[in-house]
Amino acid sequence: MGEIRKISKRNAIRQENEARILSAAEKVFAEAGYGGATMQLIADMAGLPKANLHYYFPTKEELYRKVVQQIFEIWLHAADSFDDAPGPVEGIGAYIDAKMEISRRHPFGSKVWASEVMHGAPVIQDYLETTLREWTAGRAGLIQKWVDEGKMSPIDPSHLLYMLWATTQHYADFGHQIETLNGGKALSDRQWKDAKESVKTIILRGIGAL
Amino acid sequence: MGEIRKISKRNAIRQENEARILSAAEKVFAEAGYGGATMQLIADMAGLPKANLHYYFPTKEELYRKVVQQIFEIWLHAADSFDDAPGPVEGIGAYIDAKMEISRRHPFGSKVWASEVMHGAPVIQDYLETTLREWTAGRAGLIQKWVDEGKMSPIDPSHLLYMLWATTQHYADFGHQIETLNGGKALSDRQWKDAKESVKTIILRGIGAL
DNA sequence: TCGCATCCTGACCATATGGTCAAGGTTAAG
DNA sequence: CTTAACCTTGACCATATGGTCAGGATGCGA
Repeated sequence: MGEIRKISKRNAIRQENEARILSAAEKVFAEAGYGGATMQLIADMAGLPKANLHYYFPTKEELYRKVVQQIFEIWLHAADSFDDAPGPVEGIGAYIDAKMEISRRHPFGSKVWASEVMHGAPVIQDYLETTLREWTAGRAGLIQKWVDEGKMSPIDPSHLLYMLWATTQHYADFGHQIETLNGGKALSDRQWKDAKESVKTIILRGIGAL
Repeated sequence: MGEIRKISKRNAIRQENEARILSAAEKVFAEAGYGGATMQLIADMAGLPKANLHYYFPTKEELYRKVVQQIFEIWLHAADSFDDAPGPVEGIGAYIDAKMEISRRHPFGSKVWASEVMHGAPVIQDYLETTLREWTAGRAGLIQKWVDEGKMSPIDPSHLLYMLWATTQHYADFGHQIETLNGGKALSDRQWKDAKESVKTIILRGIGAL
C-alpha cells in the first residue's frame, strides 16, 4: 500500500530540502568526482549543516545513487522522440536535438553519468544490463528496419548509437575543453545551433538519409 | 646543460621503478578518479612500498600531473598522420584510425584525460590554452583549406574536430558500457575493425568527402 | 494547550590517507 | 677498501572525512 501524500508544511520542507541536496550533490559530484566530493562541500552548497544531509540521505553512496538514477531517467526519456518517427531523418534528427539540449541543460548530470560509467558503473551496472540493454536493442531494431526499408545506408546500428551518444554528450562532458578552445567563453545560442546542425548534417548525410 | 645519462644499474632501477609507478598510477587514476585513488593502492599495484612512491614522486598531485602529461603527448602525436595528407579522405581517415587505435591500446590514459577535462582541467589548463589551442587552430585551418578547395562540404571545422574526438574517445571512455551492451564481452578484433569502418564511413560521407 | 512525530544541528568519534623520517642497504667512483 | 651518493622501507603523524548521537526546535492533529 502506498503512503498517502500529506500536503503539509513538513512535506514541503522535505521535498525542498531533498531537491536542494540533490541539486548540490549533482554539481559537486560532477566537478570533483565521487571520491573528491565531500559531504561538507555538498552541505555548504545546499546551505544546510552536514548532519542534515545524513538525515535525508543516510550515506554518501545512497545520495550518489539517487543522483545517478535521476540522470538515467532524463537520459532515457530523451528517446521518446525517436520512437514514432517515420524515418531516420525525423527520428535520429529529433534524438540528436533532444540529447544536445540535455547536454546544454544538464551538463552536471551528464558528467556524473560519464564518470560513473568510466569507473565501471559500480552503482548502475544492473541498469546497464537490463533497462539500457533493452532500450538499445529496441532502437537498434528500429534502425535496422529503416535500413531494410532502404531509408538509409546499411550501417551497424550499435556503432551508430554509440556515435550519437558520443557526439551529443561530448558537448557536456568536454564542455570545459570546448569553452577553452572557444576563447574561454561558453558557446552562444548561435554556436549551439551550429553545433546541433553540424552533428545532424554530418550524421544524417553520413548514414545516407539525406 | 643537460645531465649526462649514465648507463648504470642505478639508472636502470630508477627508470624501471618510475615506469612501474606511472603505469600503475594511470590504471588506478582511471578506475578510481583522482580523489578515489590512493597512494597505497598505486603502490600495491606497482609492487612497491608506499614510501617508495614518495621517493620518486614527492606528492600525489605531482604523480598525477606526470600521468596526464604522458597521455597528452601520445594524444598529440596521433595527429602526425593528419598533416601531410592530400585531402580529407586520407587525413581524417588516418586520424580516425590512429585515435581508435589509441582508444584500444591506452584506455586508461584516455579515461584519465577525460576525467581531468571533466573536472575543469585543474592541472593541464595551461596546455589547453597553449599547445592544444594552437594544434586545433592549425588543423581547423587545414580543414578549411580542404573546404575551400572543394574537397569536402562546407562544415564548421571546430565541430568536426569535436566530433572526431568524441566518437573515437568514446570507445575508451565508455568502453565498459559498450562491453556490457556487447554481452559483457570486450570487442573482438572484428568488432574493432567494424567500429573503425563505421566511424570513418559515416564521417567521411557526412562531410561529403566520399 | 498537550503530546507526538518530524526536523535540525553542534559536538563528537573512528578511520583512512597523504606525507615524513630516520635508519639501514646498495652501487660505484676513486 | 673507503666514501659518498642513491635507494628502500617500517613506523609514525597530522589532518580530513564519513558517519553518529543526544538534545532541542518546530509543525500539527486532537
